[in-house]
Amino acid sequence: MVERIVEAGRQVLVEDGYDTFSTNRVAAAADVSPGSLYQYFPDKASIVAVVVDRYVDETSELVAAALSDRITELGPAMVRDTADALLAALERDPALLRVVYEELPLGRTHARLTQVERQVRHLAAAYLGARPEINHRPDAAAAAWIMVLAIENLAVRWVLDRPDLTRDQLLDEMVALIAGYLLS
Amino acid sequence: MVERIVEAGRQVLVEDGYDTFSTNRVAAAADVSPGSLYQYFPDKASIVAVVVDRYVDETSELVAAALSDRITELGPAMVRDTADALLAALERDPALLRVVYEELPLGRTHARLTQVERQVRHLAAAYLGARPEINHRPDAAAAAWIMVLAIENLAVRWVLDRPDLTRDQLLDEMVALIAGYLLS
DNA sequence: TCTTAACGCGAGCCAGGGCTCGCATACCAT
DNA sequence: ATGGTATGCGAGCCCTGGCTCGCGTTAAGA
Repeated sequence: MVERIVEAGRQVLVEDGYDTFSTNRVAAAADVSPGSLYQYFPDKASIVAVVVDRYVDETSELVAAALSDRITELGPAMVRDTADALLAALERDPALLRVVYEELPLGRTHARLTQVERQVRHLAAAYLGARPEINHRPDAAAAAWIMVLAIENLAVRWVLDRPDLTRDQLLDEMVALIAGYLLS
Repeated sequence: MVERIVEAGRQVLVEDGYDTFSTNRVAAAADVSPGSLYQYFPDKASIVAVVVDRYVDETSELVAAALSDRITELGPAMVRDTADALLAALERDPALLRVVYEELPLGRTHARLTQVERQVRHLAAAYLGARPEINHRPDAAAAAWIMVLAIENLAVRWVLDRPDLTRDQLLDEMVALIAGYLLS
């Protein structure tokens, strides 16, 4: 039941955006009565929260898995593989990505995203700090901040805006960006 | 009168965010009756639109002015000065920046931003195309896309998230990022 | 001073939508 | 079979908020 509601929530979000996301619509999409929603969720916001949390968890787990597989690789290969995994994770559901990234009211959502970003940043900083041969930047924490933010944003924008760039081209540019930066 | 309403709109947006932005609140803040709003604006959305358009225009004009002053400079100095101008423009009103960037419903707003971004990208592509000595990337359009998006996002995130980085450090990192990228 | 029209006012209309509450139904234990 | 409980239902309550409409007021022109 919870399952049906969450899935319906995701569907309404994806198909019509957040501005038309109403409890009645979710109930209808789940083929459930409005009253039943409130047996499992305290309010509308918490339905959205569960949808978003699931999405963020799935996505970050995919990337984390790829990253821990490639953690021994060096520099360019590692950047490329990680970026590739990130792109793949984002490409799973571009419509939901758009809603999460561009339409949702902040509050919990933003906090959740920020938290994931911080974890990734710490990982990256540790990685950079341990490998002076590929990282010539003086401040590993700062470099990690720059790197993670740049890659994340480029990946998201590429998926959402579909600019005139092939996937491989994008990965090449990302690798060049990071490699050039770390060595300068 | 229009002036008072727009200013009140900006104020409500900045002080309480978009979720509590109601026509009644705007009217109260402008010390004006709700009815009077509709003598000058067709609906609520158009009030927001004017506030946003003004902000985007002001900001992009500041950056454009700085850019046209420095257009003869090469590589690092140019990146640094432009990024500096962008930061200064964004720092004028961080609260409004947050609302525009994170809370507003899409539609017109996003279209307006995308349009400005495209212009900047074309400028940057022309600049890069004309200067092969500082740009070793094969595809100038792609390089411009990467560059503009990365710098813009880093600047916005720095202003909004106030990470543990001084302003000068940020500028140094940005210059290193772009210079390293273009030469690799 | 008188007329007129634009300007502004604000109580209130009305639609939309979050949420509730009393009832029905299905399932289980006795 | 029968009583009891948990699960789901859905009409509708009610509040919020965008927007309107008819009235007062003010100021310009005759």
